[in-house]
Amino acid sequence: MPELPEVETVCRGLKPHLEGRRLVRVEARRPDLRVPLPDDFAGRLTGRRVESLGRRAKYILAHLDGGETMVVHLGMSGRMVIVADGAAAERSPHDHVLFETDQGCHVIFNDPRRFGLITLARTDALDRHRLFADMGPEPLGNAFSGALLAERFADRRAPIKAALLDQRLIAGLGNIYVCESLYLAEIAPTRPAGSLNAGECDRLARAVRDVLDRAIAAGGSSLRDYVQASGELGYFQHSFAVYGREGDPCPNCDCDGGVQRIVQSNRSTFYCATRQL
DNA sequence: ACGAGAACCTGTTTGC
DNA sequence: TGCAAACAGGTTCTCG
Repeated sequence: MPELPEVETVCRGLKPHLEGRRLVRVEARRPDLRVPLPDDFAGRLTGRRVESLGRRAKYILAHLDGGETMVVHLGMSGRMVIVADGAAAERSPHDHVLFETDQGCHVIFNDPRRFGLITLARTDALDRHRLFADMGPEPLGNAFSGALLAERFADRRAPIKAALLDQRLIAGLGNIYVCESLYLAEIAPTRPAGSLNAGECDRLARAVRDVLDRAIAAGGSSLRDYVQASGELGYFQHSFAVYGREGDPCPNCDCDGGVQRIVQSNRSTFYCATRQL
């Protein structure tokens, strides 16, 4: 389920186990992820120290000593599993990469669909890496605003739903939070992106920030319990206003239609046709 | 350049 | 109940 808030939550959960720790063992069990693991992946990582963990859009960044950064994307189904006592843990067939730290903690990258990726990049050239070079601004960054959205959406005829999913325009939003943001901003997902006026762009920017902030807060509050319970990071309980709620009453108006589901660029969109114009 | 659609892969849910 | 189809939170490629 990883969109920006989930990746942020995973990052925060990983920090206490990885930051400042040295990787004493790295095992690449299945290198054929969406982007194959780099040559000699395990060899290049073994013995390296994790200086700090960060996030860019939906990517986890582990900055290592020696000037390289490990870049992790969870795809659709990726998780990070933390196992304090690694020796006793069962291994799943989808455990593709395992990291063991100098404190004996195992961090396991598990991804059934293998849409995720792990790669290595020069830290001082991350911005120019092909994964990040064309990436838009962070929706939680200082530069994000209605004016920025207006500029990015100008002359775009694609539906606003599709524009918000385009990582080159804004980086980090996925299907769920785009639906939720448009609902909160009361903007129809079918509107051409370029048709939004300044007021609507302001409303949308505020809605995006609000939805993401609240999701991160929900993830953070569930993190403590969840890690202790199962070691899995990346999934947490969170309720949505419209996402996955086709046929339910709209939470904010008593319209006849309730929450509707349509398909835009092959993906489900949930919205209220009465409230969102 | 832009936008729509398919493809990638596997697991789970839905519908007949 | 059983099986096939539809569907899933992402990205990237092709085609018009």
